[in-house]
Amino acid sequence: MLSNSSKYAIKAVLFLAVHSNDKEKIMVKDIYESINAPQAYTAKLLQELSKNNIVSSSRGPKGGFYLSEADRDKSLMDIISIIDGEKRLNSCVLSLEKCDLDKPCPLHKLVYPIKTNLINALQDKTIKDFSTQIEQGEVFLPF
Amino acid sequence: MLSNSSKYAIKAVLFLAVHSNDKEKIMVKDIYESINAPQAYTAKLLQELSKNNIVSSSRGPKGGFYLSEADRDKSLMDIISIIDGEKRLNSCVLSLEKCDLDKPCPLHKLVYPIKTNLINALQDKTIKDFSTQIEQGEVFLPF
DNA sequence: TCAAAAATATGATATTTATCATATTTAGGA
DNA sequence: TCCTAAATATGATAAATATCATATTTTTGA
Repeated sequence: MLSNSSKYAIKAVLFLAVHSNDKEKIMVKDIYESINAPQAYTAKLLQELSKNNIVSSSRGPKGGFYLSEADRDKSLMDIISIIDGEKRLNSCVLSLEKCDLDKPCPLHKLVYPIKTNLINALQDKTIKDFSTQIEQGEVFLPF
Repeated sequence: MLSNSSKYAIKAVLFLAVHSNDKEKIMVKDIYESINAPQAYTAKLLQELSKNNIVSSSRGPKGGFYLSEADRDKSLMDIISIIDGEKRLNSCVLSLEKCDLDKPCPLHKLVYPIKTNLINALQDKTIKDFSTQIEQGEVFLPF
């Protein structure tokens, strides 16, 4: 459904949502250990997220990654789009170029509504929403 | 969402559903051309499906692949399970071992119902159902 | 009973995705 | 200003998927 990369990226962002802010930055070392992801891979993903303004970062001593207030308004779909690309979730289940309501592939009617549902769900909730849920003990982090 | 292999496999099966029966077998050559898939790859997938009783086959001249009546009661989920494995659609979105209602990961509540919905949809409809829809012009084949 | 036509079995190659390694740049503090 | 701690940039390696190639087996029909 999601690539490994997206999964790690989401975990990293949610971890930052709970544990970081403008004042408390976190270095990759602490991040990859907490989300059980490989070191260098995590670094690369965070750099990509940073370049695309999903997370914030600062270099040098006392530097690290963190989420600004603005970052917290992003959605999971923003992360997935950057890491996996729009199309992964968005295109025809059978990868047909020409598949729409006019000329639906055999799976279209069945799958399209569900996929739309999923994409909307991933788009609607913000990172802030998730950290609230985590803080209230409705859902759990330890990855 | 689905692997390339599953997509080809589904296309091949639906093609057979419409164009084959006990009396009219179709050889890989005609199948891969019709579904726009690579030759040897298609052959390999059909062999796998055949070994798992999703499609039927017979060797030698006049041989080929076809769907028996029994084959037509299979679901898309049967195909996907064999080609991609149960887990691809069935496990936690973030690939966590321990993620359930008791200790849901942050995406669980959001994604689980949708995923269940998808799996059910893929399980409920039979190949026969799809060929009916195709024959009635509700959905379209040319892949 | 033999030749040819088909699937089957097996293994090799290529591409993509995941992972690792390291040199470079930036920023903080002594 | 210089050392050190961090991210950044870049590229190499490994593993998984996708793709290709071919020898073997089975079956039909002459």
